[in-house]
Amino acid sequence: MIASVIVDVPAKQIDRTFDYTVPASLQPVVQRGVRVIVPFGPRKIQGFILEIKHESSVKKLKPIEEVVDIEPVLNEELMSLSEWLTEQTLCYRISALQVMLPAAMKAKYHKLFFQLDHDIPDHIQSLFHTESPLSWKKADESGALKDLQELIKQRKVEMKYVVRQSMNVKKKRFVELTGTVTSGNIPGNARKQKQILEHLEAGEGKIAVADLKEIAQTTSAVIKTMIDKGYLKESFSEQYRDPFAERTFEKTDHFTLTPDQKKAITPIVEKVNQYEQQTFLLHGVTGSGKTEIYLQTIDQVLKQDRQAIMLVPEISLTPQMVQRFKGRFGDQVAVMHSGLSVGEKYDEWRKIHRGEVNVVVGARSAIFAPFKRLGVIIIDEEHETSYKQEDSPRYHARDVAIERSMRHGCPVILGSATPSLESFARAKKGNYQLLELEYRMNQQDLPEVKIIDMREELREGNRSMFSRDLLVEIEKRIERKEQIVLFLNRRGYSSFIMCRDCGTVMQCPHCEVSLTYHRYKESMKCHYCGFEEQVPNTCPECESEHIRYFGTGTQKVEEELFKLMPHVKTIRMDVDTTSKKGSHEKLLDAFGRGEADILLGTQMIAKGLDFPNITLVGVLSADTMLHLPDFRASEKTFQLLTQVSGRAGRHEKPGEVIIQTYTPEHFSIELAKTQNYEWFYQKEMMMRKTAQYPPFYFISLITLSHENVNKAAGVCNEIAEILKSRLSDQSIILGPVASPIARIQDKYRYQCMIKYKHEPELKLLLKKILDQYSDTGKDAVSINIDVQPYIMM
DNA sequence: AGCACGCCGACT
DNA sequence: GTCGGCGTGCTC
Repeated sequence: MIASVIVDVPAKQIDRTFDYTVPASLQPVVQRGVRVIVPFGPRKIQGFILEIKHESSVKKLKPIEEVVDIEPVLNEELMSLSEWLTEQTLCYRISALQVMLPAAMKAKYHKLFFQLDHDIPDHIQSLFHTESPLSWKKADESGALKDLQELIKQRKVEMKYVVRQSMNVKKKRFVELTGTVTSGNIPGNARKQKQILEHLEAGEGKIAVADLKEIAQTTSAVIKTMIDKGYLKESFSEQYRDPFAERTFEKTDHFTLTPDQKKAITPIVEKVNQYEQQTFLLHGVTGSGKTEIYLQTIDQVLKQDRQAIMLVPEISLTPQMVQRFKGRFGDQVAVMHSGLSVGEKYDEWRKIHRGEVNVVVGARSAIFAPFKRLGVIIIDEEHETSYKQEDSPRYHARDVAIERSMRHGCPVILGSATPSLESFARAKKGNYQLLELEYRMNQQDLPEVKIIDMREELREGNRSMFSRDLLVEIEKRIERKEQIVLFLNRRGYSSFIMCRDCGTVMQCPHCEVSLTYHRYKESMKCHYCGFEEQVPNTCPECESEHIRYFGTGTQKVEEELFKLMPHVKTIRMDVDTTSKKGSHEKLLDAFGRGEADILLGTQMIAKGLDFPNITLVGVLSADTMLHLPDFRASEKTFQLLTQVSGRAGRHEKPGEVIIQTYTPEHFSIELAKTQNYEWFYQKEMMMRKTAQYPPFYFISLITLSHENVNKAAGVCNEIAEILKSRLSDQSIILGPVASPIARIQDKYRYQCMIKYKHEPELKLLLKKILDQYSDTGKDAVSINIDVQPYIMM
């Protein structure tokens, strides 16, 4: 028996199967989708069995060393989906397989030294005393590698390659009575032991060691003694790490659907019942009740003993969403989002894999949940860019969802108040079925939106980042004890450091970006490579001392706000204050309880957040992202403003929104005022048509990087020439041009964009180009291809 | 990607 | 003369 294996090495030359013989003892368990450990050159690595066969064209085969799984970790559907993913995103097969499993299942590789002989030098011997077997890392740190190498030659030391799973199943320890003694016949001075025995005799069977320690007020030492003496027997049972252990979820029931909602859900349920694929685009303003439609669709799916995947953008939405899902479906729900630890994610995955849950609510990667009977896939906030993975495999969850739904024969629901132009265009064309929710559920009017021209403010002498109107409105809310949300665009854009005399902006020495100022350490940091340096006292160019930071970071807004209104309490939410696990939720909870008047934050507060007392939303600078080199800039701005505005007045109290901008005449800002998606869509479609961008054209992006500018540009030019000669006249090849971020980590970046309508051979051609140019050699230009990029840099 | 094998300069 | 630099090529 022979197994074809894809091994865990993401490299061009290894991106194919390798054949191994299967020892008789392993034959019953090897099958497609099972992980194995195999010898590969001098080392051992993990791999996936792709195929079982009986012949191989290779003569000398090595045997499989070990089988990792009793059951396949990837079922037939996911195995074939990985093939599709490999072709679609031009990634390595191993990457496509790996991305479908939780990070915990990625193998870790170790090199260990084993001592075989006592006659070795003292300093090596002492190393073995501290650690045996001795890890490569430690040996290297102690500078002993050379000596060890010599000892290996003398056969006094041996080196082994070890493959380990990075995460293990969590086990809980239990003890029970063995019956060899009773509490009556142990020595009187063993008070604790007696107490423990009595307790166990009164109860029945096993008890968790942790509980026992609590009850008997004792330590594991006592319990260990009792185990050693044979009074107690220990056992282990597998345990799930439950991230929601301390929380109870109130059981909730269906809401009665409004006529509007009924009209929308009917065609979906129809498709569910018919086991048919159909992609729906559910378009409804914030508060129109999309979630209830999701919940009731899932309910229908569960009634048929089928399963559901629900994708949400990222952690921000999840606490409230999770609550709603757990409330409705109880422990049938697994949750997968970035806030969980690696171990927790692994456990949630195992619940799905074992068929213990039927619903998964999660971020992008949950699209690969190993369900066998999918009944519906839902993507909420479908326009969110976080559904596109930016590193290999560069997949879009929406594409994977549709592909899986075809294999399962089930509908996909894409939901959004501001659909991506691509999706809306497809819906208009009839590729997707458009479902509109026109009314807000509680008949609540949309908040009043006021646009403030900050140029006007400047002309009238207001140089602060708050317009006079905004300040007045903030004061009003404070008086009325209502709450305010202040929104600031992404952190990377803010707080650069500039010399006021010569205008020099502090730049990263390794990347073509300006450094960001971080107040708490008086330092400046690069967001691309992590470079960090103290803010200099004098300008490195002109030695002037007039160095200061510009832009508006959240920290700076907070300070300004404090200067203007020292009596106001603010909670700041940005990457700095929410990096710790659970802090996101904690801050939101605190704000919900009314512990602060103002919530100040970046992008991450734009979603979810639904507190009745928020009556004012301020957008400090609506246009910062309008000027990014990205054809989706207007779309993103409109989506963001619409979404942020939706945060105000979600309940009885009417809400107001103030948008500050330097370009009030821009259509995406004007139209966000009325939240008129349809108009925005028409207008933006016209722009896209003239500029020849999606949805009128598909785009692929090739990026070349190298330390030498000319080399990067040169190769980029070669590739552009190949493309020009091979593609049809209707396709447009832009470039080579320097990437918007011209240099990252000392490597210059050049790119070439392909815009096309119909190029059936393009994937093949790109694959060829990728093969031809992906040399891994020392001085090689590295190449990256994104088949449908979301970020143009 | 690792790792071994192999062929040329500065040290005991 | 050897140690060690990293170029080249292979991994079932």
